Amino acid sequence: MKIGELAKRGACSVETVRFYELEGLLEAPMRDASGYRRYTGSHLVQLNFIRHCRSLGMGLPDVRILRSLQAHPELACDEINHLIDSQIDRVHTQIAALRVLKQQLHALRDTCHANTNVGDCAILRNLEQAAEGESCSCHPHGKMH
Amino acid sequence: MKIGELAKRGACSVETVRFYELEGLLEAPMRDASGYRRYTGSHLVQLNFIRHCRSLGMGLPDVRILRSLQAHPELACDEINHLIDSQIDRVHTQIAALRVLKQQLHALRDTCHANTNVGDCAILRNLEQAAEGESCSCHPHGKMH
DNA sequence: TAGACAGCCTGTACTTACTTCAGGGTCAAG
DNA sequence: CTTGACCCTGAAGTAAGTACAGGCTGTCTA
Repeated sequence: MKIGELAKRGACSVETVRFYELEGLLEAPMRDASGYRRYTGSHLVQLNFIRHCRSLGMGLPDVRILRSLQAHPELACDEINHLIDSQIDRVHTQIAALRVLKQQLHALRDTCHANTNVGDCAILRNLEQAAEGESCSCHPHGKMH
Repeated sequence: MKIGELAKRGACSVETVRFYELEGLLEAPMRDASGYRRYTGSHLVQLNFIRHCRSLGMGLPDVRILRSLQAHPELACDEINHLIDSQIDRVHTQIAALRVLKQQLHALRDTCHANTNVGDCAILRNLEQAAEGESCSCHPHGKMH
């Protein structure tokens, strides 16, 4: 198949496929007489593997590691477990940070309901107050992170 | 004050301060005889405002908008409310996506507890199966996003 | 007075994971 | 024979900074 079909079947863009090839993540395919890339089923499996890992939030370096581990089935799988564990950690941390952020935004939003003008907007005043070192409703205990 | 002190008081790096100036977010300060930037209290307030908005997850374009609204207190504050609302929406969506992701990672992680070798690792087998179009424990209903 | 070291300057390149663009070739249908 | 869809390469852009490289300036100590 040509690159357009592979991309469609792998649910990504043509450019992404070429990018993975450039990065050495996807095996470079044969070319036909006019220089077009010609892919096989194996390439689709490789692409799906990459996209699946990406859909789990892994970065390309991690995908690269997994791909190279695939080639060495005799090694211990500690590294795989560790990789997934640290991915879980990252996601966990991100969720916690975003929850705090959401709370802060709500506190800020709740200061202004009426449609007045910018000069009276409590949101903007809040942000300005914080900038001058006073307290704000979004970071009530003075901690910004 | 010089850039080092401003950066410390604004809790960011010297490079970040110069970057904000380059981006037109922070007013360019006077220079002393040797070309060093000399900041005033007003610059610190500006920097704090930017950092505060950033700590609420806003992007620099949004900060730019708020900064320009500050200069026009007679305008309606609809735009400010809308800006905060869409920020809340973004955060909400991100949290939801990360929660799903975490679930998927746990499901995947739970398939392998023993320290065997890569060839037997259920995690890797799961990822490979998914790549071949079969079902996997992380995306049990066939939907990847 | 000389040297060391912290701090400042500009300008450029690097980061992630792609996306977009410019400029051009190939192929099938009408 | 031309139109349109698809393909090619290579370069540049994205967000929000970070990290040099190479060189000045200011102050402290010996």
